[in-house]
Amino acid sequence: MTSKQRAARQGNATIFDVAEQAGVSIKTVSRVVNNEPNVRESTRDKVLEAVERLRYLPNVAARSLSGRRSRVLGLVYGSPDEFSYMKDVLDGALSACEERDYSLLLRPLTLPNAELVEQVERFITQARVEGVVLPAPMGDLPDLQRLLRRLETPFAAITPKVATAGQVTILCEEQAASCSLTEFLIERGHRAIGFIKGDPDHGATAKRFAGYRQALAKHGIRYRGRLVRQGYFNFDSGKAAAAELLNLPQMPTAIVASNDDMAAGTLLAARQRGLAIPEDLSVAGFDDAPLASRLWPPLTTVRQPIREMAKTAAGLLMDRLNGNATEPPVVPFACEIVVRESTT
Amino acid sequence: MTSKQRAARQGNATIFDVAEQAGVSIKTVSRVVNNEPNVRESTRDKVLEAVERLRYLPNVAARSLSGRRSRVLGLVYGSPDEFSYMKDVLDGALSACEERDYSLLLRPLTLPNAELVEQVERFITQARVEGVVLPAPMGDLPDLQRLLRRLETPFAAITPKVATAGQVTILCEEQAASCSLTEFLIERGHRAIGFIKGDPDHGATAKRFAGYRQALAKHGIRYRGRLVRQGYFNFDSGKAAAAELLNLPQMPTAIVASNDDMAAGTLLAARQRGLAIPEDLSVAGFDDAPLASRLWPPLTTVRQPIREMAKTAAGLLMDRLNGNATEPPVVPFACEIVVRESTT
DNA sequence: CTGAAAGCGCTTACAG
DNA sequence: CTGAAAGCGCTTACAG
Repeated sequence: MTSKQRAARQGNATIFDVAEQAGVSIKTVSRVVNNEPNVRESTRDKVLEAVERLRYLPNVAARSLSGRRSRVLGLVYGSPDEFSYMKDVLDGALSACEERDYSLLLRPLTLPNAELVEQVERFITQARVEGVVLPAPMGDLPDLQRLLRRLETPFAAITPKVATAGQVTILCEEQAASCSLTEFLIERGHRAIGFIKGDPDHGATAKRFAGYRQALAKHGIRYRGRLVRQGYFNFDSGKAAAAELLNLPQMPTAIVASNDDMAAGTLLAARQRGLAIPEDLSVAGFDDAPLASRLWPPLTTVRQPIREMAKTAAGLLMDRLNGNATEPPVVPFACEIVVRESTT
Repeated sequence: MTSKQRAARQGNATIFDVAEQAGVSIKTVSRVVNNEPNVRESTRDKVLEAVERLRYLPNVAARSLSGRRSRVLGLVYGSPDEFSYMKDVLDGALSACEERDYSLLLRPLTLPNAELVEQVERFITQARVEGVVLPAPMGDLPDLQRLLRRLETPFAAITPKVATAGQVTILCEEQAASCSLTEFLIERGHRAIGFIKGDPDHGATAKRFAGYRQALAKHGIRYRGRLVRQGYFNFDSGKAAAAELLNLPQMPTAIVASNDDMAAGTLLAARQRGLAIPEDLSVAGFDDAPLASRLWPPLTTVRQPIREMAKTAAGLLMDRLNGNATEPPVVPFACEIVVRESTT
């Protein structure tokens, strides 16, 4: 049986089959397949042709075993009900991995979690995960940081509170966007603007809040702590926080929620008090989740390029793993305000 | 250097280290680790103890290469904006894989897709995916079916139109649930009940529609085709279909949408015509997505145990791959009606 | 109930 | 620019 027949029958040719077809050694095939230098052009062509003909795909297990590296990235995340943020992270990370022939393995976690370290260690060790992508707030958990350092596993943190030296950090201009959003409301005449903060564990929380204060200061509006409430990036916390703001003797005329899910909660709280949106109250969110355009009225919000951020995070992480990058520059991504009907 | 020191330093002991510690051969260690029979109890204990002490975790690459099987399952899915259904599928599949030490690899696809076969073939071949989980409508694509048959890759289809002999099929009682939901409206006095169908490629579509008709028939209400519109399981299609229904000379007093995202579109269309929900129009959906409880008014809908269905799908698939199951029984999962404020 | 040998399909380290 | 040899860490197939 020829190698071609064998390949056709089994559905997978090996490096030996390709080498035989091309009349070279397996080492040369390996060089070509891995884009290594020092192969004569004509040799490369012969190999490529054989690869094509036999529909050769390197066996990832063999590669992983012999190369002592898995070409596997991990994505460690909390798993919120409103999953749209994570969906974008997932899409972006997957897309980057596909481009570089890496696999992406997922490790959802419930937080807080006493067994976090144990679970992640098992995850990383068993699959020989080379590096992990950490969407917020994973990039800021001290236990996790310590574990990754111990396992010598590089990571890419998406919008962490603080950048870790030597690790990939992806940021976006959240403070500027939050400032612009608040200013947008100020320019429309709002003076009493409520603000619902996000989960204190997330890096975004402080930045979005800082943008709010910055806008107030810029326009000479006195900051009032009672217009600010703590939320946790989920619907119920937004609803509860909004209810408090709407019970204030001097109700705000606008509320900025630190994400869309909390803005949805704000809409519901307003509704339960019989308020018309935006006539009685303007509401704005953050994220531009699908939810934002499905609510009534559709939400004014801030669009972050989450998918691109995640793709870049995973891409830079793989670059680093392959020695193609030193300390990568931390270029913050730009955000964009999306004006819809929930504000006036 | 002892094996223990080596393991401590590298962070991964091998089967040789465990064998040495336990004073047995690597084959015996392999037997214990894989829960194979024919190991003396005392021997098993010795091995287990060594495994524990060295924190031994089998190298998945070596296992995969030598065993000619990857312990990898694939999840092939379309990637809708409103991702909550897929989130539950993902959670369920991941959970099943974790229990059995399988990895789950994702392959999102945009549909329709001319390169579908090529992309999935590459996906399956390269990672040596043993079996794939196919959420609707993936289980019904003829090209995909043919490919999987050619690659001899078993699959588990979640709510396909038709069950494929020899493959895992997971169903839920959609027709019954749709019938109950429609009856619920009829019992409240509704007679002109609109219906928005889902994507014709999904198995759920015909069943949910059949349940609607069944309820009408049961209560002696004449079926009127003009009260039925085609949708595609997304917001915009639901909005457009609802707008048509609301433009009818004889507007329906209730609309059942075949999923929550289309019900959200229905709410928006109603709003744009100044209709009060549920006073002027009752609206119901399907899925009980997070969206359903974030809308105003919160949606009456049908909850499917999607996570459990996906977990069962992946579990039965792995059983089959490991020869632990012949033709598994097709037990349809039960659905549950969730009554909220969008209906009266 | 247990083990010695071969081999899975690659990459690494080395030689020329 | 190219290749022969060894080895990654397991499982398979076989023997006892």
